[in-house]
Amino acid sequence: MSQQIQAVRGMKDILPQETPLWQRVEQTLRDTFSAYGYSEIRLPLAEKTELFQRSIGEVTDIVEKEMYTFEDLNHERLSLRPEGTAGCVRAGIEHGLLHNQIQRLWYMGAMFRHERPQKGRYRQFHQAGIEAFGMEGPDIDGELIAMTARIWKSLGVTSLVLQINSLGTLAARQIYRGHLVEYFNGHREALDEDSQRRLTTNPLRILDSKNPDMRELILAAPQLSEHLDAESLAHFERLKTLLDSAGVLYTVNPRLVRGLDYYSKTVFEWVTDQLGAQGTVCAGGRYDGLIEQLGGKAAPAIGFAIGLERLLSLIESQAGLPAPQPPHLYLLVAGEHAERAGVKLVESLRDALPGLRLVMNCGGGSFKSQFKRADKSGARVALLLGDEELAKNIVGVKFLREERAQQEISMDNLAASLRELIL
RNA sequence: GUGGGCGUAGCUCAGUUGGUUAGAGUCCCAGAUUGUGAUUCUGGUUGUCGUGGGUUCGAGUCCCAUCGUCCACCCCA
Repeated sequence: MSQQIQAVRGMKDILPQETPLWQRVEQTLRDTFSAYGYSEIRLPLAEKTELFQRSIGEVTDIVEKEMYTFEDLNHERLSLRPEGTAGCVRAGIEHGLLHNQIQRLWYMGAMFRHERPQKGRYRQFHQAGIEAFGMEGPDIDGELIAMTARIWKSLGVTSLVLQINSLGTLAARQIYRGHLVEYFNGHREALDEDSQRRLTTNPLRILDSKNPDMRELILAAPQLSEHLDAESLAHFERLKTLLDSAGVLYTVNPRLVRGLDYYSKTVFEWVTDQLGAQGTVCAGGRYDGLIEQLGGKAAPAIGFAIGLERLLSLIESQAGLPAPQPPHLYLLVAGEHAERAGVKLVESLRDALPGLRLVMNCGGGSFKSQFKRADKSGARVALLLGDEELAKNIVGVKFLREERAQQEISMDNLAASLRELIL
């Protein structure tokens, strides 16, 4: 065993038992995105490292220590994408999709972060995301949030709650950040080790500390909401009105801070208490400055990403795995003649009955062992083809899941009979 | 990067204060039933006890190291 090559730490295989749920969730997402008028964009898994440094932020953990970065053979620094927004904006600028235009895009796929794996967190994980460009009002913010709410509804997910906040414009946040640093610097001795480090990296994060010893200090700290610019305040108020109209429940969490540098104004998270420490299933926000920062013509933008492993895990804990789709039919063949006739038969059945799930026994075996495989396959009906059936030009039909007499059906109208029987 | 729990058959797990040849269930194969599954009965296959070292007459069991895994911190979807 020790000699066996194992999967890379934190990179999971998605096994046949789990893929039906993945397919269902992916289909629901595609359908919902499409219903709101969003188009799919497919992006490379790797980008130039600089793209992530310039968008996500130089001093974030993601860029500092979590990226899979390597040097290409021509000495270019590349990174596997740790999130989807940067690549999407890069592609949008590169192909002129964002120049004076409204654009509604979605993507889905694998992301990579070199973190220590734990529940709901993996080194290769999957996100489905939306990016909406060219719309500055809160109406598009509301649309995105309503769309996420609809996705939970379609999937039967009930244990998610919505938290929203406004970070204000970048300028307003810089000013607030100054006040906050000044305040915490005045109480440096009361800060724990993590928060002393955050003071220089991301002081807003201190507000979200889980350390109960710092609770009072945090409660007395300057509030972001008191330092918001008038424009952001109005934007936030209108968003709340829109959410009320759409019937989406929310709580305002003034300590909700997104980790990535590019966010401004609206931020939101859908969280659950059912997944241990990694409770954020979906998170997003507005990033009005990013396009210009990456060299495009300035344009407003907002997006979100859903962590698929977390969403799947939530659905699984609530509803379990969906039933797999077993074959309708399993064909048993005994003898060389029957094998040849069987191949001909299954191909004609596939022609006549599109959508038919039919497994033909391969690998020989006695009727007994073939029946065992038929049963294990989950098929509702076993078809028998042996020398006796060939001689009479019929196929034996045995029901594996119900009390029902075995039948003999003529080869000539087998397709028509099976259509009635099982489809 | 830091801390804690756990590594025994393909899977789920038991294994006594250290004591002979490491077990159960399940799965798989064969037979009971010469062309009939699932149920029942009988028989059979399956192991570097994660890996390396140490203590001991003797280690799955104790010690050290290491790797893997899970959970938590940090951070994030």
